[in-house]
Amino acid sequence: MLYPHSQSDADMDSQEILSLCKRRGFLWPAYDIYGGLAGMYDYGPLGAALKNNMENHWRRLYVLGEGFLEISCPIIAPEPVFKASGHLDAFADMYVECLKCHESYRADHLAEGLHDNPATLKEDELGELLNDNDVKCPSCKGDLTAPRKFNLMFKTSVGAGVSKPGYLRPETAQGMFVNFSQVYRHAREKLPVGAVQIGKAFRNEISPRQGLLRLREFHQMEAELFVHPENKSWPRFSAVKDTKLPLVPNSGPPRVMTLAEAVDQNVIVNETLAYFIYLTYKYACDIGLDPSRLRFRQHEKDEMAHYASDCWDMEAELSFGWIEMVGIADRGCYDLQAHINHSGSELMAFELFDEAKEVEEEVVRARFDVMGKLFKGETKKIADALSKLPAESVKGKAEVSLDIDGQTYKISSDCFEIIMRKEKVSGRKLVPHVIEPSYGVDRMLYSLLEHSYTKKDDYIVLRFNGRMAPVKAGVFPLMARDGLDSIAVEVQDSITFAGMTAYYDDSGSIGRRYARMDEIGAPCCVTVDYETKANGTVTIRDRDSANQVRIKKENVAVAVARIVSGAGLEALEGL
RNA sequence: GCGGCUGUAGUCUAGUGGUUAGGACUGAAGCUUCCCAAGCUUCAAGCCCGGGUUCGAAUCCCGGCAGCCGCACCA
Repeated sequence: MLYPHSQSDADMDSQEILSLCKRRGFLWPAYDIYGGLAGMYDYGPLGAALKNNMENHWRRLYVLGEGFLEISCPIIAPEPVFKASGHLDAFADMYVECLKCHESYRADHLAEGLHDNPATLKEDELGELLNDNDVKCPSCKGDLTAPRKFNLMFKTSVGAGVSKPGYLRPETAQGMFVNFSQVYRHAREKLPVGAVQIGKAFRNEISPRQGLLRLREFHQMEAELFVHPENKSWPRFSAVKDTKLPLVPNSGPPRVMTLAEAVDQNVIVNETLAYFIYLTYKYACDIGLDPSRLRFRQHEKDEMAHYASDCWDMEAELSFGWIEMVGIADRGCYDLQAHINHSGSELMAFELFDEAKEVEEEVVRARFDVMGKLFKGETKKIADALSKLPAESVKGKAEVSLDIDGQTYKISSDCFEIIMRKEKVSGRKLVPHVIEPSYGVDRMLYSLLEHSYTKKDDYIVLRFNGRMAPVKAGVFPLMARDGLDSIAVEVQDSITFAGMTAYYDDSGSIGRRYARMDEIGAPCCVTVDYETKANGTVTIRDRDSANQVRIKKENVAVAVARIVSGAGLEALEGL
């Protein structure tokens, strides 16, 4: 057990957590004074700090640990990007709804057989088509609404006057795909190379629900690992291969198995994917999610995008059920190839062969000296076309005819020759495959709140681990007088100067102050009392046990640092 | 987007047409040498928004917004 948690109360209510979040400054409904806006939340001071801690730990694993390159791309992208990625078409589905039974249908599906390609029609054309053919609700024969377009991307326009259509990105991934060549070059042209991006993404959800679980504006941490298509091994895999994970494969029963078994038995398609499933599990445990409430579920065959060869979701068990936190997919070459096709840029890696190969090839070579006189200004274009012909197709012919731009040219054999060309081929270009771990920050943050939430007799404690806790220590003078307060301020400074957040509180009773810190998950509290004046020691209290030990006030920052890194009070002995 | 339920201080809640919307917790100031939401005093803070009905609306009606649940959607 990496991080033991007390089991959540059966009656735990997500409402209660959201209420705590609002009270204590983790989350606020956005634009509340104007009536709010569905699918949007503000992070308050503690929520923002918690989110930073989560993101920074992710950086630690991906950027420091695995050497991924962090980049930061614009949120707005021009239309061609999403034309290429497929989002524009995938998001432009049209729906009709039955006025009687309220069932809704893809309008183009209902129009199948009535038109060659209904997906290409506009709303009104499709509406007319359905109307003219008297199409009714397939389940109850009721009348249908006019087709509606559901575009889950937020559209905007870039520039004044003749503006270009732009969209708010529905994922951070595209920025990394379109920058493949820069990233690859930065990594000095070696595979594998990974890019990461942490930032906002936007989806105009039809009906956002369940607090942070379906937002219209949300945060992602995405990694795109570009790998050799034929080599999806991962050097560090051997170090983690015996890790056991709870897997729910798309065939066969759910089971706990080691990564090595999963790869050997082809449950997980390759080592690299398996490694990032491991890394995701490690991340989740590190930040303090309850391992007994995590699982990896493989996408069903029909759930997976057609180009993906394997895809696993990490799901966390919440009061809402099992909810997707992270998707880890082998996306093949789909994304890069799509951008190659649409942009014309070669988003490719170059693989150097072990030995350069000599390739001999018969090619057609134009004789400019002869052709120039005959074709004058058109020589270049005819010669280009000629040299593209396979040598076999012109061999032994007295005359070749070429169609260029709708014009036919007769070219006699003295205009060209067939030569043997020797070429040294030192490698080949290839389109890398992409392994994509994609994390939903807001969802994980909410899960962390639920998994950290404990309540006993209406006393709430958020059991954040030290690394995630937005406030690391409370600092209290037992009484706000007799000089205890100024000593406490010094103690607070010693903690904050060491780079950790400390919250000073001298109001009300000491118990209330402990309770306040427990409720925001501060791992420890330091109290300055009358004994401090006598012998220079303070008490330090552990949140989860409420036990305390005395340490010298000079050692408080060291003690807090140890507790933040996961140590218990026993580790403070001698301080 | 559809249907059902709901909306009173930061939180939880009382208030079914009639004085100044009541309470608890939280919060702030203070008292009490006070180590686990103790006690006491004082203070601050609210009817989601708009329209209608009515002499009078937190309360009834309509619309919007927001939340919950179900359906649909979630590349």
